[in-house]
Amino acid sequence: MSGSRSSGNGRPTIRDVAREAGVSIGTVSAVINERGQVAEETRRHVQRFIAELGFEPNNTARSLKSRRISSIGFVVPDLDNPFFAAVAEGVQRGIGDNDILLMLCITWSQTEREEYFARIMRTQRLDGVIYLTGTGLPSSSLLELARAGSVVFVDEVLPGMDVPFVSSNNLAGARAVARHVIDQGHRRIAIVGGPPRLWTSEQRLAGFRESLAAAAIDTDAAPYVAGDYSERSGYLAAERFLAGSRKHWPTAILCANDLMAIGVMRYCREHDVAVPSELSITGFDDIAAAELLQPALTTVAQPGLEMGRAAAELLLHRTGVRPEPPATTHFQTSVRIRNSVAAVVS
Amino acid sequence: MSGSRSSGNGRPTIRDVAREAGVSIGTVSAVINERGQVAEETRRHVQRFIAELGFEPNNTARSLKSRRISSIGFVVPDLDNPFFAAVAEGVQRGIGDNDILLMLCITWSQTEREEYFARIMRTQRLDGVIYLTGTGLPSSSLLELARAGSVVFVDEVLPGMDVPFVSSNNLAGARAVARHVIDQGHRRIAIVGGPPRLWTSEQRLAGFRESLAAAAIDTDAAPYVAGDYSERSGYLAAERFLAGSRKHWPTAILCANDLMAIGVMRYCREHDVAVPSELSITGFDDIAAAELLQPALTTVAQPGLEMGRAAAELLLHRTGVRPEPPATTHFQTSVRIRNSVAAVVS
DNA sequence: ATTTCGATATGAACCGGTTCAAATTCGAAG
DNA sequence: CTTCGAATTTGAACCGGTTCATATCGAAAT
Repeated sequence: MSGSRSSGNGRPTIRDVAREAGVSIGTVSAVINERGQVAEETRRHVQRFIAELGFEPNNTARSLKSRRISSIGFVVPDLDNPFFAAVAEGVQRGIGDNDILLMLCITWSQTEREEYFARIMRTQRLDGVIYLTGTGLPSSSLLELARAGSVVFVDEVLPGMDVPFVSSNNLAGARAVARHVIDQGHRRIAIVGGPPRLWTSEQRLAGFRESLAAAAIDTDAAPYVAGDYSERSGYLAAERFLAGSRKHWPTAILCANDLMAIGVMRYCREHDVAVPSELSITGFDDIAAAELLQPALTTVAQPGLEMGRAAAELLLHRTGVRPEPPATTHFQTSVRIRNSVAAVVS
Repeated sequence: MSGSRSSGNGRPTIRDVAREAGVSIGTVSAVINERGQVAEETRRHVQRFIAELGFEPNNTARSLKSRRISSIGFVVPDLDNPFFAAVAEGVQRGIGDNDILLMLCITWSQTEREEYFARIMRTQRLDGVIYLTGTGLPSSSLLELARAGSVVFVDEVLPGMDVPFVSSNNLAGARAVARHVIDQGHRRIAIVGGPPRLWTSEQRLAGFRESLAAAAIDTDAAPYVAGDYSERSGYLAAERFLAGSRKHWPTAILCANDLMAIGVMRYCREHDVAVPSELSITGFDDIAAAELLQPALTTVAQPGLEMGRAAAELLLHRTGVRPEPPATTHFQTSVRIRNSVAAVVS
């Protein structure tokens, strides 16, 4: 019928529409972008042919000339950690319906994968990146990207670098949960920290120690092991703390995240250490499983979904897509008191 | 110095490299693609200038002309469900280092979001899609996409459509876990199914009922509620089953996934129903939390990571990137017997 | 009747690669 | 000293949009 297009093979192009409608390609372009001065009558006429031919603009061609924002990368260590998954969902929410693609980059905390993605992002001309700290510091390529353009960090602030970031109050949260444990009468308190040199690790560790110091507990004497935020590293830490004579054991272990706390609990279950009567445990993140555990884990909640959303909004703001910056980029944390901490009977 | 490029603004293009190196753009193109006949000496010469200028090909321009595969979509209801997160990780693994970006499409089980992504995928000319069944059937736009090209379904087979898919043996798994419950002496068994009309829901339900029928239990009399795979819907189902006189309660509830089983367990905890002594519960998926629960959840394991990987490999095979198809696309399930099912004392 | 001007419409040039027919180079054979 | 063919190299055309300087047109103003 009338809909026969010249290029017999592919989908119709803007030129096909122009020819069929008897107008110029410039006019068609103006119509599909709702820009420029197009007479109402012409617009309708062109739109009819767009619909008739089933024309849909090719975004690849489109973004070649006009560097409009169209996709952003989301770099994350893994999705097993429910907190990370929550941030991912938040980012997707924050993007909203801005026609922006979210590229998932799982690094498994390997530097070479981070470098790999950094390269891809450069060649694919992604318009921005949201970076979620893993167990190591961002790779040099990524930092270079950050310096050059639009990278928003979640839960990581780089010293001396003016890079936008979203975070929660790790320090206050850690301080509060440690105080809660101390208030229950604990004095021999061990700490399972996150990977060294990470901002979150340091903040949480500092928070724990501040409260310990405030209670006149010798922080240097407090047993400390650095984990890597994995369940397994929590298990290993427990193995270290709960060796030797029972009377020297800590009565409480503060963990820098929930996964490690779960690892500690698993060790206790396997070795008949009663939680919380013999050993109190706390976590950080408040993942869904924390509430499900027996005993339910006392932990610090941080709003992963909101943080992800804020990160996306911040990035969109900085790339000019969004007029206003997000209302908040620094979120409060709150202690969730459950049953994994018991009072010390002395 | 020698590295001054004409276009003062952006990054160097293939033409800049050609000019600086004193060769034609065709030669540069051949060098960066390691294709065609290029003399070894020329290659090295050009490569030196590529490095010197810091040239990196623009993939947008590249994919405009040569429709090479460069990104695939991953459509998933959400990432809160750890099974979905595992599949996502598997997909990323399966892609390997093929320079393919994974575009994340979280639909929150909303049809309009699925339609939205289908449109984006068409305009972005994605090279393929991996579709993870949510709580509803795939939208018409997506089916259209599937018919047209490269969509691989995970855990969903469409009746009458020749669409590639990856799945696990839901039927056998459901049958086996139901048999286990029956073997423990249960006769009054309730079922919390998944969303109706979904392949996984139907398979699991069929498996449960087959075992019930084999034990001469009237399947029609067995209480049944259709959930939507969410924790909340499990809770609601429990509310239904555990109303009325205690003596008519079921002694076991088979759930079509772990999240719903967790919902049932939460109801029990809140209403002082002892699990498993008063009520036995089973799930499906074997998410990490299943093992952590108290009592640990008896469930059916399916290899999410492997399934995701196979889906990616299947897609890559079908789009010609990968010479061989994956070894397996139909995975075995296995029952994980833990503590949430007790023997009936009669 | 001529000029002026805002509203529209036009289409060549460009974005940065890939392709491939045609030109060039070079060594061996005649 | 040609001739011939394989190996290289070249560069115009193209992919499908966006841009914007320029052309067109009708009505109002002079």
